[in-house]
Amino acid sequence: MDSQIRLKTSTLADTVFDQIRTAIVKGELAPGSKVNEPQLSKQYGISRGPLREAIRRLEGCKLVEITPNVGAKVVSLNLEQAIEIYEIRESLEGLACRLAASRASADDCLKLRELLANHEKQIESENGRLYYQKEGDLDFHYLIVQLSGNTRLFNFLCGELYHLLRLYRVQTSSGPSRPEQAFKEHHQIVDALENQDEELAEILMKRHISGAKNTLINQLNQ
Amino acid sequence: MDSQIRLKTSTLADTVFDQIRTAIVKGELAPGSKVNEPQLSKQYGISRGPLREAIRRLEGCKLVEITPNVGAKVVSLNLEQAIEIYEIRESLEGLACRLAASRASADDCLKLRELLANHEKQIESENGRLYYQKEGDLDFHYLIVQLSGNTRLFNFLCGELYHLLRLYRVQTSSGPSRPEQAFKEHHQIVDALENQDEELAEILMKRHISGAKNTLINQLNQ
DNA sequence: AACAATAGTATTGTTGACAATATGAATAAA
DNA sequence: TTTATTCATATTGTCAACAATACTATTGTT
Repeated sequence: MDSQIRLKTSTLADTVFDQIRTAIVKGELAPGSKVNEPQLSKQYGISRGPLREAIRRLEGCKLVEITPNVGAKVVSLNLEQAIEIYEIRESLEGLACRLAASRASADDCLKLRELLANHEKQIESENGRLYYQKEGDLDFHYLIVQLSGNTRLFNFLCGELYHLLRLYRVQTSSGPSRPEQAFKEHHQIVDALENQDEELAEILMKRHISGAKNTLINQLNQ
Repeated sequence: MDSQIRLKTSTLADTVFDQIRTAIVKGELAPGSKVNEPQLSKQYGISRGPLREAIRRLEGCKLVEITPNVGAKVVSLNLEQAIEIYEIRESLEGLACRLAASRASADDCLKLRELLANHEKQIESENGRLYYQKEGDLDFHYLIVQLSGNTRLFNFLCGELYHLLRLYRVQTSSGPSRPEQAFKEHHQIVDALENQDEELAEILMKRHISGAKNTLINQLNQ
């Protein structure tokens, strides 16, 4: 009866954690900038106690770095670090895609197709190109990781790594590469999922992400 | 000049975080048990402020789960969750081993051989069998992940996942499987590293970890 | 002018007190 | 006996004040 009331119960530290996290990944809190406790506590209308707990959670997500007696600053990713993240992502999403191939139902695959169709429409529309790069691409990957059935994998990828990637994209204001190519690859991946071809699904996904990684590496070599 | 003094500077929250973490992975704080703030703050002689920050860091490591207005409890892993972790570990250590194969120097490989030789001696000694299983095995993997050169990968595996595995082993008091087999596989892996054979190194490492994973899966099917 | 020392300010670290919520026991009703 | 209800207690959430440290600007010296 009061379950609905219980649901909206949440602590100040948690809500302000969400707020600051979105502020960071949106770039409203600039990468490398200092996290000023008195200022933020005023801004969000809370005391420093719960704010510091929120900052510690952000530290756990690797979104801020804390130096004792100095404070926290918003993390700033350089190219090498971004490549490191892509290496991890390639490996883990390959795993996720393999697991998804063994577990996804026909209905799940249909949902993926619908998702891609929606994105196609968005692309055809005016500023769709931007939309697709910013959010749509992640939606696809998000859903596949969910289909893997590995909850911990989902939490790590969707609760931590993706936020870091969004941060990097905002930081470098990179909305790049190869939307039509990526699109084709997405469909190939769903094909493999439909056929329950685990090996192929993993290979295609790894190759898909490796493409984005190589774009970064080329940037590194100028 | 005062750099040595600076080194010992650390916050209460950080030191007590270390203490509680080791208490958890050693099993001194039982899995599933409640984390009582007044009790712990008394036990460690600090106030609840920094203690709560430490708990939030533990939440970030997935070692405790926090429910608003109820509190934190030490995480308790069931078999399914342990398998999820092993799936992730297999994927990531495969990656680490591949990277290590491309980067490890001859000197690095020598260090690995020495490590294995030391473990052999330990095994031959009385209670060595136990030692090897508990720490020695992780040392080997630890070093390879370090050789991968991917700092983020290192932090995730060695700063989070390994602690969870130790927790599970303590929880199920499992000091199991196939030390002599594992030993042989370790040497094969170093062979591949010496030959800079990235593919083989990755495959061997994944197979090595998959063995432990399958042991768990068999437990699941009884 | 450049560098070192120092004083003042701002920020972080820590604490104890208070408010809000949950837990558990005792009582009352079915 | 079992189920609700109420009350007392314990624990968590939040706050504001104090202590300790780091940062900044000024001064003084070479």
